[in-house]
Amino acid sequence: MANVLGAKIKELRKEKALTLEQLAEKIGSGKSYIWEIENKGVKRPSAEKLAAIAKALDVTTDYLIDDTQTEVSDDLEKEVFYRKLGQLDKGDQDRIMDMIDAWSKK
Amino acid sequence: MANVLGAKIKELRKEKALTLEQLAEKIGSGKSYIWEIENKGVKRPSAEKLAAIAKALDVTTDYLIDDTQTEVSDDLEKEVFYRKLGQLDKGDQDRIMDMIDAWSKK
DNA sequence: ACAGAAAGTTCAAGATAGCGAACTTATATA
DNA sequence: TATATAAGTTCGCTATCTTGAACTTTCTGT
Repeated sequence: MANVLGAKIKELRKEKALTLEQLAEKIGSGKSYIWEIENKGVKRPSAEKLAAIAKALDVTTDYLIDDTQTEVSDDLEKEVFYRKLGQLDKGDQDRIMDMIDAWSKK
Repeated sequence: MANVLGAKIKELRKEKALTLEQLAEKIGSGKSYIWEIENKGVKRPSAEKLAAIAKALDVTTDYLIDDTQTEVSDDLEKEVFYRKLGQLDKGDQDRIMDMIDAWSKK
């Protein structure tokens, strides 16, 4: 019973204290589906769903898929960080970068 | 512009001068499937397949999935961001993260 | 121009994803 | 304890994935 993907999702969901229904709502799916991924194990979940789950749980899709990677590393956190920054509009991105520059000179 | 995913894959495949069959072989699928993704557009390809394709084409799965992202992000930019971020103490890093979270909601 | 090979295209069919709705089990509150 | 509400579980059904094999088009060398 090697459902690494399901175990990861369940662990991350619990960490964030989300119910099946709450996570399902965030990603636009039924809670039954989340349950099946976590417990029964879905063989080939769609990239769309998995990407949505990854986003909701603050990890990358590639992290979820890779069975050899079982811990959220520093690099992964930065990756997620960077991805989120990229989703902001240019003005906000600049403001963030300015802030980082300012704070790093203390 | 309907099939962004397919366009990205086709472009990356051509860049690397791979035939349908060569890419298919790399990821363990039929060439017909690659063709359908590129041209006909598969609505919800599996994360497994897409991750394999991403790996073969040297991009992330998340990049392939995200329709708003149409350029492969520059490693140098990422490098600079990581370095600057790393200079902040944990508290400041969290503060930046909260800000990004807040601003990405709209 | 022609033959043969390589690349690309089509499609039928079996397998799986993912949903809704009903159901069971846990938790809280009185 | 009893009841209500939330959380988790089961399952049938349709849409979609993904394949293999046959087919068509484009290339390559002579």
